Amino acid sequence: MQEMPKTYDFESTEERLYKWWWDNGWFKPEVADEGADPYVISIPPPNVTGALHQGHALFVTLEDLMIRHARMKGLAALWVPGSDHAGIATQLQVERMLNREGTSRKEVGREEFLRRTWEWKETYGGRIVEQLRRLGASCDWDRERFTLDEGLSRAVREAFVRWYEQGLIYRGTYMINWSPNLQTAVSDLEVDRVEQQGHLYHFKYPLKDGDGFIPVATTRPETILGDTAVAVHPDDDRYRQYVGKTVLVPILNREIPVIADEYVDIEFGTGALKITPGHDPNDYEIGQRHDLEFINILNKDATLNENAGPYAGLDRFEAREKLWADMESAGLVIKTEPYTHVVPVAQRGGELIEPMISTQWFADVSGPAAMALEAVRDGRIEIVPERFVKVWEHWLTNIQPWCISRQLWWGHRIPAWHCTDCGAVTVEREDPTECSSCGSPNIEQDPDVLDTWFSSGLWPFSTLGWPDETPDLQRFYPTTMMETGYDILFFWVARMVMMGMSFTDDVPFRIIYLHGLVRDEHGKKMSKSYGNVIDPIEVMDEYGTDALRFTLLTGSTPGNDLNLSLDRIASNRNFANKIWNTARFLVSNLEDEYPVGPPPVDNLSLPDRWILSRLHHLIATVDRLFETHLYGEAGRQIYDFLWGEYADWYIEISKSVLYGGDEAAKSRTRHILTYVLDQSLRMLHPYVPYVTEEIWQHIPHEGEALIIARWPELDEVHYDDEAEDQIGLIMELIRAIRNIRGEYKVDPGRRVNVLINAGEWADLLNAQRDVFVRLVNIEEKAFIIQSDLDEVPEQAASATIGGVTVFMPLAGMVDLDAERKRLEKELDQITGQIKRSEQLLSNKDFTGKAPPEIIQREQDKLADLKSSQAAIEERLTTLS
RNA sequence: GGGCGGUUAGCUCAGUUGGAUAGAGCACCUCCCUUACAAGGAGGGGGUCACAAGUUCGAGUCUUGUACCGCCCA
Repeated sequence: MQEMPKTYDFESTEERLYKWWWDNGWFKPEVADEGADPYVISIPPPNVTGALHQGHALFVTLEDLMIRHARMKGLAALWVPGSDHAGIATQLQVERMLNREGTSRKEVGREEFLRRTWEWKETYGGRIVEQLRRLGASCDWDRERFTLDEGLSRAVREAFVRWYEQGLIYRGTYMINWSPNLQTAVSDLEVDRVEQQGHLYHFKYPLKDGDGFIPVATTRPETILGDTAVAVHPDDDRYRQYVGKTVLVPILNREIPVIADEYVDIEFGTGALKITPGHDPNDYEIGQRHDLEFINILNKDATLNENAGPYAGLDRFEAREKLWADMESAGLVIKTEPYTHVVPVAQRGGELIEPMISTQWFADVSGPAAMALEAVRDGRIEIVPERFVKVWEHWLTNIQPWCISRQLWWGHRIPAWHCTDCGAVTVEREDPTECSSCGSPNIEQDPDVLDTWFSSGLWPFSTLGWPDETPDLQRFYPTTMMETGYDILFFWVARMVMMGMSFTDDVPFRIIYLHGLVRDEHGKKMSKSYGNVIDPIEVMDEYGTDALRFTLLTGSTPGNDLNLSLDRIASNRNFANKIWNTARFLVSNLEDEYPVGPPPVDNLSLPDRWILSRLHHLIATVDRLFETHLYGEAGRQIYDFLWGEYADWYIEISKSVLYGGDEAAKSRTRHILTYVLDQSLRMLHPYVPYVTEEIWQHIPHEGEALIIARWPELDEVHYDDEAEDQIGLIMELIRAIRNIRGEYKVDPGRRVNVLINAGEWADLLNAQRDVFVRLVNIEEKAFIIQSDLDEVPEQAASATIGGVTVFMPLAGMVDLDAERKRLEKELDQITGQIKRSEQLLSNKDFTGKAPPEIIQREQDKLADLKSSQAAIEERLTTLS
């Protein structure tokens, strides 16, 4: 056996093991038996421009856990990796680079820009993928994909053409969200609503005839220039007389009608509403209802256009001020008041979004949405945790057309060609050379690209080869598990289901597992400006990958946010070291033996039976928790078992055997020590792959590597309630003795005399004398265990556990008064418990309705308490 | 306005189908460098499970309501 260093050194381990695993092909589904059922995850593709953050770390770790578990279960585990071209994010990065070079996107032109972007992607795109590897991600890198690679681009083209042919994709002029800075449309989902301090501007809408006016309030005065009506509530007596009259747009003096619409809130502002159908979604609808004129007053960069008359060319905010000043001069201003209102901002960058009417490509996804709803309703797709089903239902039943075109260059170009002669649109799978309508060769491809989510919506099947019926698609589709954050349930998950149902006639995955957000230790969102970011790379440098992984995996429950703290990571690093040292202990005590295979069954000692029973209960628990996706709880259970039972008790107990002279017992103990550690490492491997594999290679094992070892199998033959009860008693007695030693400040090195009045347990305890001697440092010669002690020492401290009384003679150290008080206090407590227990058991409702095992348990407990009571009373008598 | 989540020890969080005296890590107190591990060991203190009512033999767990915090949707 190779010597193991005193401390686990993750730095010299992680990279070496990762390479070894990959070089041996163990990340590939082909390591499973040929007929094995597949277990497939497609990775949520990180932005190719991205750098690893805790959100990535969390999903990678969770998915790796699932994949490693499936692999050890013998399934054909496939984890398809890849990255996303991230249209806006990437384009912005490259534009910034060009700006630094003193040029710009527009200056270099589309072709050169794309060349530079690809170049940029080749240089920096590998970074995030490298960082995923560092986390231990056991992806099949031979199957890695990129949303803009050739195959996936073909999938996008196919999907677009199919939906176009089905009439689901169309081009139209509607109100959309415009990002003036990016100069592109964005979808509803990419817009957030935030509260902003602003003003409510009250002003006069002058009537065309006479010198009357209607008072109106607005938060965006510049939009006055695009007003095409003033609306009042039909029941509003103040304004009813004006309905049908004409008013004049301030400064422009354009004539517009006064209309009545129930949308108007009588209570709000002045009760009269200016209507700007070109720049407000609500007004847009009113405009449609009343057949109003739609005036666009904005250019693409959010300066005002020629429709704004004298304000043309001004930025919207400058225009706001200038117009208001002009209106003031014209006597049209009533007042302004501070006002908090909600404004639309870009999710990316936070700039103000302008609602605008624009010609864009849309997808009518109401049909696919219905299919997605049905798939969850009928159980073909399960959502974990279940509560997100409600969110799913709500969003999909209120689905809006999806604006899929973006005025960007980096992305999948829309496969539509416009005919400059007849104006018809040609959409085909192969690039056309002529108009499909009039045959003219004068066609130009649409300049727009598709929303990045359009391509990621195809991800689970496009990565497997779709639209071709590849062997991978046949074998691995539908995939098994879609694990991702709840924050992209609509953006991504819903779209994958809609597109999957639509294009593959099947669900893209069986289970949707949603995790929460990673926050700092006090629940604050991590942000650079706040300075509370915990960089996963730095954490891995300092504490090791396993420490980070275990913290992320055990730190939360499905769908809930996770507060990450360095303290926790440090303590999990300690856990890795702890297991390492249990293995060191084992290895250093093996001598020349190399015990492998199933545990011995004959001549097992009580501690052997106990640890085997505990182990198999653990296996059952972990299996149950995995089935219900409670991975964190399963990890905590394994942790508790390894540290709290195997290390703290079984190893300590085993020392009295290993350091003794019974060769058969030593051999048997070595085997059990090895077996239990081996089985535990298997269960722990998906959580902390590096340290477990490294340890496994040091301890006796069968098979080449832990990563491909089989998951433990439950064998209930090892269940042993008797052993668990008896060891439980012994543990309590040992704790009690340690407690006394501590309270009386007995020097830890001093061997104490102990007498035990053991009642029916005398034989049991006598058989475990060595355990007591070792664990509480007892003077062997003066260690007396009898069913009924001949002589009870007076100058002694005592403790009672379930009728067994331990005496520790401490001549000159025991304060008998204090000892009496201690015992009386304990007696009080026990008497109270007895009373409660007796009450419960005399309750006919309880005995009549509670399940028998619960009643039995209560009876046992009462019997225990009563014998304790008797023992303490007896002791008190001797003391008085 | 609608929906969802949270409220358990000083801090951060677990707690399965309702069932024994509600657990962990960190922090705190006492002791110990004992030949696996001081990144450790032993012992200890600390909780009215937000509040109220209900269901039940039995509620941290189920139901209803209230309060506060957070998120999503409109």
